Amino acid sequence: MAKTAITPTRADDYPEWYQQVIKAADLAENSDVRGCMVIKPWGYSIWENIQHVLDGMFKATGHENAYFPLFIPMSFLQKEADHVEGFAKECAVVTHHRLAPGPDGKLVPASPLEEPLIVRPTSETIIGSTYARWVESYRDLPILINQWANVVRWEMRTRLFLRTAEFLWQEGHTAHATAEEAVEETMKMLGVYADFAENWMAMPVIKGEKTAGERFPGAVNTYAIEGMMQDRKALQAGTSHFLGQNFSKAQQIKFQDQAGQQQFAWTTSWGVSTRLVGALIMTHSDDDGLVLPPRLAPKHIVLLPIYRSPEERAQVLPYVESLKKELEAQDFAGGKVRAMIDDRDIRGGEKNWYHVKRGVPLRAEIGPKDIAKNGVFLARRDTGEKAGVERSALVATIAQRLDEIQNNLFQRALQLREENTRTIDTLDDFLAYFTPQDADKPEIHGGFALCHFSEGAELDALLKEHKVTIRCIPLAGNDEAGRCFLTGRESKKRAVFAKAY
RNA sequence: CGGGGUGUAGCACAGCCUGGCUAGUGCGCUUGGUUUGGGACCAAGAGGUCGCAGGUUCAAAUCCUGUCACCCCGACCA
Repeated sequence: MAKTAITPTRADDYPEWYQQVIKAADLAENSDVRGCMVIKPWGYSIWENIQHVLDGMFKATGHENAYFPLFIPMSFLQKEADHVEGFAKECAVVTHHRLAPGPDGKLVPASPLEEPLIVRPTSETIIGSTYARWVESYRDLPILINQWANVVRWEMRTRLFLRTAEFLWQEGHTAHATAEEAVEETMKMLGVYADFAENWMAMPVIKGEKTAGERFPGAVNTYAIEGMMQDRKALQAGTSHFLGQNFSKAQQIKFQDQAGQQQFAWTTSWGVSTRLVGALIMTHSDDDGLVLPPRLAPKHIVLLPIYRSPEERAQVLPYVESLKKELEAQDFAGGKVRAMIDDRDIRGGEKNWYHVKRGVPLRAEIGPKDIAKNGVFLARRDTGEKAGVERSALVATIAQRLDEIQNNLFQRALQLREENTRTIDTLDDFLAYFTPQDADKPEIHGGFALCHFSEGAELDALLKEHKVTIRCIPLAGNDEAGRCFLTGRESKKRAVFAKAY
């Protein structure tokens, strides 16, 4: 049996494997604050790449960045009934504005605030109230703004990247003069997310609409992209909401239209978070650790000089340094190739595994033997393939090689999803699909089930019992009517059912 | 908020039931040597108010009381 860098393997214990990959790749760790993570340089660098690319896509679709306060007056949250209900249970609340020594000398909060502030769990209310001041005429619309920020949701149970009390994200908030325009914006940004997921993260996603039960608190419609992780569970990777006039009415975003009538604006909001890093890990990584799609990898290739003596070092290092410069002059994915040299004084095997676990797409070992042949010994992270490559050929083909890895990762993920997606029309099949063989230690089972359905108490009870959720109603290829697999009631569209994160 | 568990070196743990000398083991770290193209070996070192507070005792990591923190299982969730 081949030794794997990560213990346990995915098949043995997927959740534990996930934690170990993060640890081995040095992406993040738990902090001294309950539920909050420290994102370490390698992990943050991936987030920076995500930010950079998405930011470009937002700008290209006409959006600008701005920044709104971290604190929201408690009364703001209260203005939209569903919104309050959705978020009130998980808010961090600021009630005081200074500390003072207590009777026993320990610091205690002093000077209560007149109105408590909540730390934003999302910014619809504070941004909406700002827009209300900005908008008077139809000429002030649309407002197309995005903010990169942190938000806090006091969750009961947390997991690195997937669900933390504080997380980083972007939230787009737009206001429009007509419903049609706002709906178009909602769908456009859903498209941007799907494009990013598939072409940059190499993660195939299903675009769909959320059912009423899964809708964002206060939204008219919520759309999402859903990906399948390697344990066949679903992960929501991005959401786009059509908010109708719910928030504009609550926050009084009013404008005078061309006919001189007062109208409420139509708003949208959309976001993705550091959860994408979790999605990336669970989509591609293997039992030797992280596997990164080249387009988002902090480094595309690591050069590993090999030598035994100072004399060999003097020969190898200049060779490696000049190769690094040549590689970095090559174009890839709208930028340059990102190369690094690891010349640390540690053993070759250990150093190699270090980069395997961190998911660097390509590793090149370069020693005196390679230099004699004017080449490198190249290893591919996704397939494990290794071969000698001539130096100039490597430089000439580096971008193409990275593209191949990018495509391979996407195809591999797509194949997994297709192999584990089923059309299901009967309750028996549904139960068989979602019931593990071993209830005590559930094996990886199930996947996506495409089913006709009818929302209601019966379905809710069944889903709750089996820990299955309705992920979304796919937008594409979903036009054939049928009957609910549970109740037999008529159903216009199928939904994706799956166990989920 | 219910049920269970754990706090001992940077990390993972043993020791506690049955109190006893300068509190151990592995990994990691430092130094020296032998090694080196897929996770080396030998040797010598550094590193701990045993979560915190109080109590019992000649003597507490160990027993008692209180307290805090964290983890796991549920309900909640991007």
